[in-house]
Amino acid sequence: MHNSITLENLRVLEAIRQSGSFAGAAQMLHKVPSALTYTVSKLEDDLGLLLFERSKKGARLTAAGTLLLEQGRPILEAVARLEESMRAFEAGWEPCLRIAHDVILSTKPLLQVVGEFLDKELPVEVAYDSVAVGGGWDSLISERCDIAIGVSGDIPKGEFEVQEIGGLSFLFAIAPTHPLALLGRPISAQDLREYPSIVVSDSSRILPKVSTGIFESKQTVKVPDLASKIAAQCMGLGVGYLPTHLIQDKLKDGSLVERECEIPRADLTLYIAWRKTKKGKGLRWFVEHLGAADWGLSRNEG
Amino acid sequence: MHNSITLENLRVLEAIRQSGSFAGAAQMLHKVPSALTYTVSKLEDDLGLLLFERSKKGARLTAAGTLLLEQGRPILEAVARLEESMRAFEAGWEPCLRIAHDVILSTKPLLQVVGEFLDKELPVEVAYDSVAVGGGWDSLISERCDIAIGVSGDIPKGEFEVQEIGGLSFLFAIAPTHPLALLGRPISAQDLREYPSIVVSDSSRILPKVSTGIFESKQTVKVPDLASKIAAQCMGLGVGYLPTHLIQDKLKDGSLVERECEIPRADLTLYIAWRKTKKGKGLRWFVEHLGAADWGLSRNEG
DNA sequence: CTTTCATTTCAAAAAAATTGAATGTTAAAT
DNA sequence: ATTTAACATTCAATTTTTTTGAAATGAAAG
Repeated sequence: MHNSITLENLRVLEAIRQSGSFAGAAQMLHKVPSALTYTVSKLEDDLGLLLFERSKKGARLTAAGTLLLEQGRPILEAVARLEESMRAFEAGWEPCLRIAHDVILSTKPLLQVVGEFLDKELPVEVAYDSVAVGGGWDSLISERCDIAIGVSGDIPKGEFEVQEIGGLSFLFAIAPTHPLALLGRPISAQDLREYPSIVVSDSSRILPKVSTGIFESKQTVKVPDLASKIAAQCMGLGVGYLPTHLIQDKLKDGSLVERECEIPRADLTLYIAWRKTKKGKGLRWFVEHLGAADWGLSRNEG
Repeated sequence: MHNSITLENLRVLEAIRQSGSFAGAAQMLHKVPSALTYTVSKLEDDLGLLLFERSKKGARLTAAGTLLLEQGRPILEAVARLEESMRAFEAGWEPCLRIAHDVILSTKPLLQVVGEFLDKELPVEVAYDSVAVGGGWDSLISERCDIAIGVSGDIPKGEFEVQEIGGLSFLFAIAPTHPLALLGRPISAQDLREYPSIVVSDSSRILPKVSTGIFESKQTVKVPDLASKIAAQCMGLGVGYLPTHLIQDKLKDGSLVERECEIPRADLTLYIAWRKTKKGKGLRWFVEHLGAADWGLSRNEG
């Protein structure tokens, strides 16, 4: 009475329904008709219900059989998916891949690559999350992601591998109405201290705080992300360096102007990073394709 | 390699995970440890994956085992539900019960009864739908429902059973500002023809149209349901008979006033109706409880 | 009336699952 | 250091379940 329903049972029922007869189903399943008679009768006995209306011209599901199969079909499908998952896992495809994306980079290339991956219809779940500037390492170290895109600086001690995706240069760009824009000479450290600067807060929780773009100015305005920083500088709220590739349009339409600044901002090389221990095919695939994507950065051919 | 995953396999995995050891799981399942070794090894061979990390102090799921069980657990649960469905079906509970509810009746008693039924936690899906006045028979005949509440009139030829739930009386009620309200004498057929009347459209598609409340007036306004008709008559848009039990509050607060009318409106006896062929326990239960519910109608004790 | 498909029954055979005893290993307890 | 208790595994024997093939049967079609 208990546990009488098995997957094989459901497959047999489905085959009989599809072919319309025990004989046809037997052929489908490479079995002999009497085997199906046995299987079905046993199940019918166990359930105490007639599952098929047998005639000499075939067999049709009864209401009970329909009920059973209607609910059973999705179960069979789930099992089939599960089997595919296991096969994929066995072949080296991890069940889930989490990508952390630094907001300093555009999401477009990432989405494009993710889209390409989804087209392969693998049973690999892809999750991605944006992290604040510099948050990639943190996300990787605390195992909140498997791949971090757009990390920079020193590689934290531990088992990580990286691949360069390009260089990031900065321009000192400010609103044309800002007093420092009208100075007529290179901006000095002294000048800077006279005005507020805009700082992107770092969400990093494990790594020590990295001060990105702080020049010890009189006041600082903390904003949650780079887009806010750009917006704030366009409004003349403050000044600071901004990534060249993100402000091309602002420079073109005059919302921002470039100025020379005595305090230099070093170019940054950005990487994709992941744990050496992770060897899934999905990770490999993503590293390869994300590395080849056009992130709009300066690249040294090599 | 194919179809290596069975429900029994999943149950074994789950038992081992729960108890933390093959030995414990064997006890849970009333088997001998070597049986589980056999089962698990076979599955591991088939999948080509190690499912458990065996130590001398027990067994822990590997990543592959976790993946398998994580996806397998919901499958086991679905199968358990399916088995319960079949048991309930075998015991006479139909898998789905559709109730048509005539808008002339309040939904409150119905919802109360449905709530009571749901408390029993049976694997019976309950669907209910409101139908226009007189639409119950139609819904029943065309098999869009199993039980119709609030049908009236002749029982259509065919295999139906009914149970009375009470009588419905009508009052000729109109807005106090309506000219007919100021007449000072019983309203005649002639009077009626001078003013628009409000008619609820009948959604019935199979039965011949029953004109409910049409007095051949100059104009008629068709509204989709009784609530609209009451609202329309409160606004003085038209006149007509309304079910006594639905306008008690309107009469009390003066939105409507009762007037005598020469054209009488016969009381209606309302029934619950269902097909004789349907013998499910759910139907029986609902007929019994819906029949005993208080629909706010007049009842002749018997 | 015969042929053709069907399903079922039944006994035999094959396959799969289960058992129990033996083996070996480890961690905790003495 | 030795013993004890828990545990997983292996293997051959056993039991259970599934599958088979042949024969029986019935109904519709030619």
